[in-house]
Amino acid sequence: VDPQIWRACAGASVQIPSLYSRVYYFPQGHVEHSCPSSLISSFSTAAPVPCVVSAVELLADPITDEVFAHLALQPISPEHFSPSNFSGFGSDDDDDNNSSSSNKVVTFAKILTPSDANNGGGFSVPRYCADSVFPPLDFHADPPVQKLFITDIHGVVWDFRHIYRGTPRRHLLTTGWSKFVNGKKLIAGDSVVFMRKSVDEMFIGVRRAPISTHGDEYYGGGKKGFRRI
Amino acid sequence: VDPQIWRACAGASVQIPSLYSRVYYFPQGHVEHSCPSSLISSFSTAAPVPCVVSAVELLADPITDEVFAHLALQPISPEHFSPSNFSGFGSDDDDDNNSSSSNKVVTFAKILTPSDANNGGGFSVPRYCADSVFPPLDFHADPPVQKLFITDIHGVVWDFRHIYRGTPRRHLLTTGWSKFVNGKKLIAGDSVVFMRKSVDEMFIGVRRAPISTHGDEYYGGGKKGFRRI
DNA sequence: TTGTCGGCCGATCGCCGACAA
DNA sequence: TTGTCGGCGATCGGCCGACAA
Repeated sequence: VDPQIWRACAGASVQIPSLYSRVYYFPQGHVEHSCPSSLISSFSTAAPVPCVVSAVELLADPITDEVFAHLALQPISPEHFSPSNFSGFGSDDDDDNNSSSSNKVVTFAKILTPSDANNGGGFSVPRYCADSVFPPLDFHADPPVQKLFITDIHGVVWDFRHIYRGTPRRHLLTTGWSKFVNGKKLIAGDSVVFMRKSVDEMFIGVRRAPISTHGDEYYGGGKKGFRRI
Repeated sequence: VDPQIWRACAGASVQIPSLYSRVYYFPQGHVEHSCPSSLISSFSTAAPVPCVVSAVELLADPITDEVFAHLALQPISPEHFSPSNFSGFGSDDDDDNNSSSSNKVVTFAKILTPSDANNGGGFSVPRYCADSVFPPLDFHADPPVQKLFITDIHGVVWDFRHIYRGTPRRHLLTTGWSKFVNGKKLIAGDSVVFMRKSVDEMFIGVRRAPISTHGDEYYGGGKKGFRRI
């Protein structure tokens, strides 16, 4: 998986230690994962183990498209564990709603409304997304319309009809959108991430909504485009 | 799973050793399963181990509905291994196209034609199946029609509309059939098994076609109702 | 007896502008 | 600017008898 695409799908809040950086391994974390009831075991008081990151794999679940990372850790002796090189994270200077700068992945994320996910198969494209990450339309045409071929994290290409119509005018994805929603099993509250890596390379990713209380409030009363954690 | 239903789904050619019968365990079989390349290892010449069947579980795959059995084997010393009780199989005196006898499961299996699996959502019910396993229709009605509620191996109930119509007359399953085909992901060449256990208890099972060379010939040039192996 | 086909009717899908938040 | 709604036209699913193997 392309590291730039992986990071854009994961979002700015996800930080992965860089290769050969030094980290602490907490056995307690593993124990919690495998058996929540063993929290009060002898392991929970075990000391953290100094390690060096010996391998980093950026991966994506083949079913859900959710991104995750495999980290291999090599224990090292504490005396070599200087804080100087402690936990160096990869470059984290990108943002979800990022304006374009040279040679960077332009990204836009939107939380799906019920209309995006349920209704007649369309997607309301926020103006900023259409302007900054979609290729420009020919506004002399009536209506302005184009086909978008967008690659997901597995390399599968999805095609969408992008049209600018209605009164007042707005950007929409029509044909192809509902196939994507069904294929990825998206529901209101999930997010979709559009990325443009170069002038003719577009990518699309998904983020599942946290704690899925399907049927309850979908995406909170906060400001538009920002997910409540 | 009801043993009678399990056996009807598996078919007459499947034989399961009965509980506490004596069998030989061939380690070679396990090795082939886990690693085909190790056929020429020291295990392949290991002697078969005399065992007694200490547990039998008749199960069905929750996804594919395919039936399978779990057998627990207890090794025993060879001197106790008399051939008198060797490999006693369960009663195997039923057949797919069985005529009714008292207190038995009446069974009928049919290989799906392309029309059954692909076309307008209908299923051609062979005359013998309608007569012997389906409840009788009221032939005074025009057309004769009834609802069938049939249970699959997981206990899920499917309902079908059974109608006798057309010129010449024939038995058909219409409403409900395509939902079943899609739900079980059946294709032409797969089989469906209808069973009647008592006057108001019907069951339905599926058998997947062997080696799935989808798109090639579906169910061979043999006589109708017999699958080529 | 039963597998396949074309017809046809109704349900659903999905594109559309109107409106309002 | 954009989320939701009702409309409506096109597509598809699925029930039907005709016909032939």
